[in-house]
Amino acid sequence: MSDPLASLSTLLAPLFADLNGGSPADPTVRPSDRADAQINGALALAKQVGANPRDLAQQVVDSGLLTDVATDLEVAGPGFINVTFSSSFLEAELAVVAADERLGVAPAAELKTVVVDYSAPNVAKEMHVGHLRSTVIGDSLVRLHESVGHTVIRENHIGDWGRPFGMLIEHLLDLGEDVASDGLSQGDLDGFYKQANAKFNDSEEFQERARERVVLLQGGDEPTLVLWRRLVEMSNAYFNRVYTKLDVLLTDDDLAGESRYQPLMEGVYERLEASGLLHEDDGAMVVYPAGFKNRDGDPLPMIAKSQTGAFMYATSDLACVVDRVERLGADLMLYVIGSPQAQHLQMVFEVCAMAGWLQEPTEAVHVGFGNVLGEDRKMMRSRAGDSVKLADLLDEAVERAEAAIAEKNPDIGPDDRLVIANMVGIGALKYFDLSTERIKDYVFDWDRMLAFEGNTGPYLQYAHARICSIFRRADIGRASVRAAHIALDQPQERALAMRLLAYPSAIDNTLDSYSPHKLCTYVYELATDFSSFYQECPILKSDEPVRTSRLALADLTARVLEHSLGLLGITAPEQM
RNA sequence: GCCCCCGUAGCUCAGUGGAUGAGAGCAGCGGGUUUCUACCCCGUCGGUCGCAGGUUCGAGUCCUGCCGGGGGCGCCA
Repeated sequence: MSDPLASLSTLLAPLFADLNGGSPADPTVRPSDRADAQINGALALAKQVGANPRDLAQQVVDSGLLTDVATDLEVAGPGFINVTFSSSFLEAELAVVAADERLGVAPAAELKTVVVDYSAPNVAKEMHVGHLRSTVIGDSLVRLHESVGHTVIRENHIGDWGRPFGMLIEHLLDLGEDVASDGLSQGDLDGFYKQANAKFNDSEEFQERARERVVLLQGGDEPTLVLWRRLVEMSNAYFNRVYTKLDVLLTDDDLAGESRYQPLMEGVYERLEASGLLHEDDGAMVVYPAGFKNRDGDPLPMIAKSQTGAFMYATSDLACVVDRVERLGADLMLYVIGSPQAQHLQMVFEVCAMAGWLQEPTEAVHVGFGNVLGEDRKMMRSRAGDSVKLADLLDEAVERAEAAIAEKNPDIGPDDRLVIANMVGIGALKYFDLSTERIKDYVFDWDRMLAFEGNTGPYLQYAHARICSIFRRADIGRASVRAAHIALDQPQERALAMRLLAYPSAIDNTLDSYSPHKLCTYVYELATDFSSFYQECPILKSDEPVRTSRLALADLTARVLEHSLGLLGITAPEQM
């Protein structure tokens, strides 16, 4: 463990247990504005054992446990202990991190199989900003969980089944495959869907064909399935282009569409039946998940089978949970889906729990998120009033980044500029989405997103590029300073070192709440700490050994920046 | 009608039950530095943390009730 706060906690744990009569007590070590750290545990402990908190705190100070790590210990206020770390202690911790490829990030205590359900676009429908959120948050959670050693299974639950496919397939036939293929692969999914929908609304003949086609599809009619597959393939090709541009990990191997769970529903339904949970209600077969009520105060049903005998999407989601738990061996399932689905998912999870399919310690979590709003604080719309195409958003982000780079760093040639513009534009967009608490709505704003100041992607990337620039200018290899001793003499060096050492804790906090914005806040603080250091502590102009020490500190900072941005799915360019 | 989520500076947002200093960025005003890339530093302006209770040694943070905004509540997915 390299985080000094965590080290402190570990160091104090036995003493706190002693003071608590043998049972464990949390020393509660926290960051402090008044010192390097503060120990708050004496207050809670005093209450528990009926002692004076200041006396307890004094006992902790007098124990001598901290003499090697702290130069100053002070009991303050009602019983806080302010800790100032010794530079030698911090320098030693830093040396451990610098020598560690993982930068101090230890594998999780308990390694799990984690299934992450995210992105989930609909076949033959455009991806919009909601998919951006799911895709970007999910991608980051995948990377974060992998980084601490979990086995992660990505599942892209695309909407590739259901009633709309009757009309979509008929429209495909009307257009002819080649024409349809052109349109869809060009990314005109909205046009295709809207045309089909318009025909469905206008023509009874078309409606009839669509209905018959649904029956054929669900009956497994091979010629129909061929057409359906074409539709799915064309859409997937388009989705993949968006994923490539977005620089996320999803591939065809991760597809787990709704169609996959269709054959499993009968079996799940039978198991529901056998469990005795099914009830007949108004002709439908339902389960009443515990704790849910409808508008009349009666139990709220989750419909497993409709009056007409069709399985519902809730049934499909049950099958999905069962598949993930029983076939994939999931210990943890993350559903990165918008917050309007909260109640639906809670009901599905509750039914799974009642049926015994979802039992401790296996866990299903709805990782919900809010909307992207326009300047008018309403759901973001295009000028025409439609939802905004994700693909257009990505293109605009890159264009704007390219223009900014051309203006601010004209030395970069057009080819490099485009590559960097992709990193900066897409990174800015992702960071903007990830950097606020996911459950809240956020207001979309190009200028704030691409600003070089403040809590933005470009600012963080710039801090990284700047460090690379120092090494380029001095013609020194980054790795060559990696084993050098880092001396912490200036306050800015200390602050930066403390921040670097807190990296593993930042990742833990992020994982605990499935909240990438906590990592964003950390990276931003790291970048600001570096900027202060950069401002106050000349690197190349310093004499040895300070020069090499500062180069090593800068190098380590760049490594943590690159690594942490990587966990957010953002690339750190070497120049920009 | 019931349920869920949100409410912190003019704006956009952080804030792990801890300190009669609640922070950042932007915007505004006034300075400094303008050197290794666009940064950064200092000062200033700005807050009844939606309201009212409660729990606690201690509440922006936990609980209850209100107010405001958004969303969800049977055969679409």
